[in-house]
Amino acid sequence: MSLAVTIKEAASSAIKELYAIELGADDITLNETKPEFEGDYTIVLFTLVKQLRKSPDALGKEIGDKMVLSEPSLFTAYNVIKGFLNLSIADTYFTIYLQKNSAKGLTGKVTPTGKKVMVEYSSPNTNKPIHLGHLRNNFLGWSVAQILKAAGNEVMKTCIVNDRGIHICKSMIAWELFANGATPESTGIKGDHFVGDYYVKCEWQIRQEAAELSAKVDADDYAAFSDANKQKLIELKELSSAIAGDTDKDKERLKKIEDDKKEIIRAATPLMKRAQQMLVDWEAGKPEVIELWKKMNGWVYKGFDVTYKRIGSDFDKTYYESETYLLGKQTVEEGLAKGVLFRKEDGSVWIDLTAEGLDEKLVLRRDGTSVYITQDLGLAEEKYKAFPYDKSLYVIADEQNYHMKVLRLILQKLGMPYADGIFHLSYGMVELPSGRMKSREGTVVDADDLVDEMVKEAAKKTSEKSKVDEFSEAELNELYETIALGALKFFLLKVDPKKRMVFNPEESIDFHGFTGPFIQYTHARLKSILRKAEVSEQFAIGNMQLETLEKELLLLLEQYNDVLQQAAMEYNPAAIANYIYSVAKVYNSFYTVHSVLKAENEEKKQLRLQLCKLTANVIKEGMGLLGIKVPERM
RNA sequence: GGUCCCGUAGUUCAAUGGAUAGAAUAGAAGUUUCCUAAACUUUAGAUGCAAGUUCGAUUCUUGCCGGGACCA
Repeated sequence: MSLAVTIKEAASSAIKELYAIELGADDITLNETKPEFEGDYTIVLFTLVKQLRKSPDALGKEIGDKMVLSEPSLFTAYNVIKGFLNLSIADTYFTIYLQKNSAKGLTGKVTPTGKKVMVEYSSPNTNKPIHLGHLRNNFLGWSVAQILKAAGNEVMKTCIVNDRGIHICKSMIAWELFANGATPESTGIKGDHFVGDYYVKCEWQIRQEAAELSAKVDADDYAAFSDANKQKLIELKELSSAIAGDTDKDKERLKKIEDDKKEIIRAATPLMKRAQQMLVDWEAGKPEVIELWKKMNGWVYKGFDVTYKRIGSDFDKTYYESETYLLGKQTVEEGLAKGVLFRKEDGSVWIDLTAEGLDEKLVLRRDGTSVYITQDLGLAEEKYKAFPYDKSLYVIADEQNYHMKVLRLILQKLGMPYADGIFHLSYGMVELPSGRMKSREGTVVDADDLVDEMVKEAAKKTSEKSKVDEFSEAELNELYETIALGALKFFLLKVDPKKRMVFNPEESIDFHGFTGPFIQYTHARLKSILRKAEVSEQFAIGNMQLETLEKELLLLLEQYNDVLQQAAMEYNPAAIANYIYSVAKVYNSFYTVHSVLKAENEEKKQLRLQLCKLTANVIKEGMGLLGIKVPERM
C-alpha cells in the first residue's frame, strides 16, 4: 500500500474514532506539503468542515493529535496552519521502504486487473512515409499500451493499415507514367519514400492539369466536363459574379465557391480520371492492377519496417483496410432490422443522431457502397471477436473526434456489448511555428529525416563531452540512437496528449533541461557510482536519520506506483514523464550536495548506494514505459 | 449556420477546487583540487477579458474576445 493511501486511511480511522463518522479514502484531500512549511504530507481540512461541523483549526489539532498518538512509528509530528494539517513522516518509514525495494526491480509487483485492453495506433497510409505527426501517434500508442501492461492489464496492440483507396492509386499511376521501371532497389531510395515521391509527383501533375483546365473554364470552354458538371460550373460562376466580395462574409462565400469549382475541375483532370478508373479496376480485382498494388505496397512495408524497428513500434495484430473495407454491411443490415438505421427514398442508409445533438449520418451510399464509417463498424466487430476486450482504445488525432463519437454512438444504439468500452484516445496535432504541417505545401517533417538529424546532433554533443572513449563504433552508434530517440520521444510524450503542441525544428532538438537526455545522463551518472561500489542488501539502515534531500528523493520514489496507476487511468504518458523528470532533478541536487562514495561513514554510504540503486531502477522503468532506453554511460 | 477543443512568464510545457501558480529554455550572476558540469546554485518574468458559484477558482458555470478542428 502506498504511503498516500496509508495516510488517508489513518486519517479516516482517526476521524471515525473522534467523531464516529465514516469517511472513505477518497473523501480526504491529501497533498505533498509545500516546501515552505514543516512536514511531508498535508491534509486539507476545509473539505471536512461541513461534515464534521468544527473549525478547521480545531479539527487539525484533534485529528493530528490522534494520528500521531495512534501511529507514532509513522507520524512524528504535525502542525496546523490556516486550515492545513501538515504531517511529518518518520524517517524509518522511508528507510524501511528503501531497504525493501532497492534490491529488486519494480515490475511484476502489480496485481493483474484481469482486464483486457486493445490499443489501436499508428495506422499509416501506404502512399507516404511516416512524418512527425505519426511519431506522436506511435510513441503515444506504444507508451499507453506499455503503461497499461505495467498496471496489470492484458494488452493487445493493433494497427490498421490504410492500404487502398484513391490516394494509393495516385502513386501507382504516377509510377506507371514516370518511373520507367525504377524500383527502390535500382535507385537506392527507401521504399516508403520512393512510393511517396510518386504520390507527390501525381499530385503535382494533377495541379498542372487542373490549372490548364481552369484556364479553359475561365474562357468558357467546358469540353472536358460532363453536362451536369458543366452546368454546375456555370452556376458557380454566376453565383460568384453576383457577390460583391468586400465583406468578410462575402469573402468566405467566394472562397467556398472557389473551392467547389476547384474540386469539380480536379476531378475532371485526366490523371484523376485515370486514378478513379484504377480504383474501380482494383475493386474488380483486375490482375495487373492488383499485381502493381502488391508490388508497391511491398516496397512501402519494407520501408515502414525499418522505421518501425528504429522508433520501437510493434503490433500484435495488423489489419489491412483492403481486407476490411467491405465489412460492416452486415452490421448495417442488422441495424436496419432493429430499426436503429433507416433507408431513405434513394436507397441510402442513415442514422438519426439529432437526439444526441449531432446530425443525421450516412452509413451506406445509395449504390450500396461503403463510407468510412461502414468499415469501422465492421472492424470494431472483428476486433472484439479477436480479443474480447473490456476497453478498446483508438489512438487517433483529434480531427477525428466527431467521427469517433458517431462510431461509438452507432455501436451503442445497435446494442453492441463492446460499444461502451470504446475510447477515442484523441491527441492534438503537432504543429510547426509556421502553423499546421501540410503535405501539399511540403511543410511536413519527415520522421526518418528528423531522427537522422537528431542522431547527428547527439553524436556531435557526445563527442564534445566524451566520457565514452572506450566505446566501439557500434556501441557509439547505438548510444547516439538511444540519445536521439530519447530526446524525440520525451519531447513528444511530456505534453498532455490532448493538447496541440508546437515543434520547432531549431529549438526543440534540445538535450538540456526538461528533456530525455537530461534523464539519461542522470541515469548514466547513477550507474557510474554503482559500478564503483558494492551495494550490500543486508546492511541495516533501518534507524538512520535522513538528510533533507535524501528524504525528498525517497518521498518521490515511493510515489512510483501511484503515478503509474494514475497514468494508466488517464492514458497519459506525460504523467510519467513529468514524474521521472522530477526524480532526476531531485537526484541531481542530492548528487551535488552529498557524496555517495565518500559518505560520512559506512552506514551512510550504504544507505546512499541503496538510494542510488532504487533511483536508477525507477528511472529505468519509468523511461521504459515511455519507450525510452537509458544508457549505462554517456 | 451547428458541434467540439484550446487561451498560463519572451518561448515551450506543469498544476485530483487548496497555502505565496511550478519547470525548462532564452536573459543576468555564480559553482570544476571531490562519485560524469548533458549537472548544480541564485536572480528576474505569466493565469485573454467580465461576471457568477465557493471559506478558497488556472481548474466549475455563463457571456465576450482570440486561435484551432470537425459537421452541413
